[in-house]
Amino acid sequence: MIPAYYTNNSRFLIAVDCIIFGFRNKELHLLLTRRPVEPMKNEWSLMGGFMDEQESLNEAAVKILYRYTKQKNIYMEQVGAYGDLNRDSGDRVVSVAFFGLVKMEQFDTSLAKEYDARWTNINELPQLIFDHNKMVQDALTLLRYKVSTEPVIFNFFEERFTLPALQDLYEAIFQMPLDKRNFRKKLTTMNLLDKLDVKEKETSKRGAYYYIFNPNKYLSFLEMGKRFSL
Amino acid sequence: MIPAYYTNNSRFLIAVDCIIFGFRNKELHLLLTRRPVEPMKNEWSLMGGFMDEQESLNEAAVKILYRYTKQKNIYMEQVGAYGDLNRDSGDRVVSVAFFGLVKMEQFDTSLAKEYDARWTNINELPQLIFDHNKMVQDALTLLRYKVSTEPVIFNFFEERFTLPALQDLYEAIFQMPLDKRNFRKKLTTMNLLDKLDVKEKETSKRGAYYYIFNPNKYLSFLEMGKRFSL
DNA sequence: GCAAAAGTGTTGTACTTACACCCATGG
DNA sequence: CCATGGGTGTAAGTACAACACTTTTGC
Repeated sequence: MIPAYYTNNSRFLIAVDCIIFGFRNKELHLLLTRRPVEPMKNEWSLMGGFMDEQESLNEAAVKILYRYTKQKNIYMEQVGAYGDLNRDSGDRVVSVAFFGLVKMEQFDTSLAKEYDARWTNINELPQLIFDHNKMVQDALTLLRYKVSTEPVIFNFFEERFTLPALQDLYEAIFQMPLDKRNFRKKLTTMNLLDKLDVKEKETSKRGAYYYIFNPNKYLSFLEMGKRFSL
Repeated sequence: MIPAYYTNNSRFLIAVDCIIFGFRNKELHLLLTRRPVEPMKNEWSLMGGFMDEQESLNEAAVKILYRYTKQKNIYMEQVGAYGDLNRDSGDRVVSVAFFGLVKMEQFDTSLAKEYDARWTNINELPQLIFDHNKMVQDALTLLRYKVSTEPVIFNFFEERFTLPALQDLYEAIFQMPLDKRNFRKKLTTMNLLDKLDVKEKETSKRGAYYYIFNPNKYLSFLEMGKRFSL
């Protein structure tokens, strides 16, 4: 029995659109698709879908992320709600954007065919449908804030990573070169990583040591009243 | 003619809830009301309302802000969308929270009666309905970020303000004491304010000079590649 | 042996923090 | 004349930015 207060009001379609970031080949990438339906059929679009009655907003985002990446436990953040009147030319739809950071190394390429999903270099973004370019811009702004204040960058990697790769990733996110020694100094000063005695040997002859993020070190780091900063 | 793609999906009530900040008497305040309807009737609540079909999300927020403050051109920012399944015990409602900064000096007290609206000291917040306390927390986090990176703090004042009042406001927002000389040094270094030769004489015998924010100075400040920081 | 990427410290500069006294005025 | 809040500068410490050479190894 729903109170009358509620029943007199309009109801809306709610969509979730996901800005799916991945890192490969020293470049930041975005998972895009060709829109399968009218209007704007075959135009470039973010990965999205409608929210269902029996799921929360976050669950809807998890659903979309899983559908198009087949990855679970994807790190995600809400970017915001987009509610202009004619933002979707098909019908009135309010969309909530989320970004997700996926491990591109383990990306299932069969998805590319099933959903026409393609990784696009962030520097070569095409025009997207509706207000999706704005969503990407806002997501990027939020991502920059997040990776510089919290240790979320490591979600781009399956488990281990090299310092040159990490620096390349920061440079790709901020679109600016960083000083190698200063970058490494910050990392070693915070003391959040464990160095493995294994090297990655694909990208260089000498090879770069692998590191992993140590959550316990981060906890004691926080308990000392410090805060992450890169 | 709406494509079938859209018509097969669920539709939802969308609410807008506003965290309305004001500053008075060296303390940050929030405009709250007693909920006029069931469920949770008479419990403390943010100012909110439903979005209508013919308005955008932002327009709905402007509407709510105007309804409860009778102020136009209120500075506002979207805090985020809240979509847990049972967040509203009356019906499934997705709510989008906005914060607004209002000029408490010119607040129309007749509104207090019409809507049972009351200013509450942020340090004496009662328990609010649903997830409104979480919204307030998120709004405060965003407000702190905004006032330290953009010159939005001035929206708390009608036009002019004194430096002691500005410092009190920062201290209220961040809940920490600031050094007077360092605070003023930062402000004078950025050179964004014009000093009036009028003093505010209510709070002290000597009186404190009024200042106003100069948008033109801010523009050239930005053009020099600098960015606001407090 | 050489090209290509990995790894490593120091120094100057700019920013941040800490701190104490005089001033103006209303009562 | 005194209590109250307004206004001002300097010095030490810390964080940030700039910078160049050696190491490893596959080819």
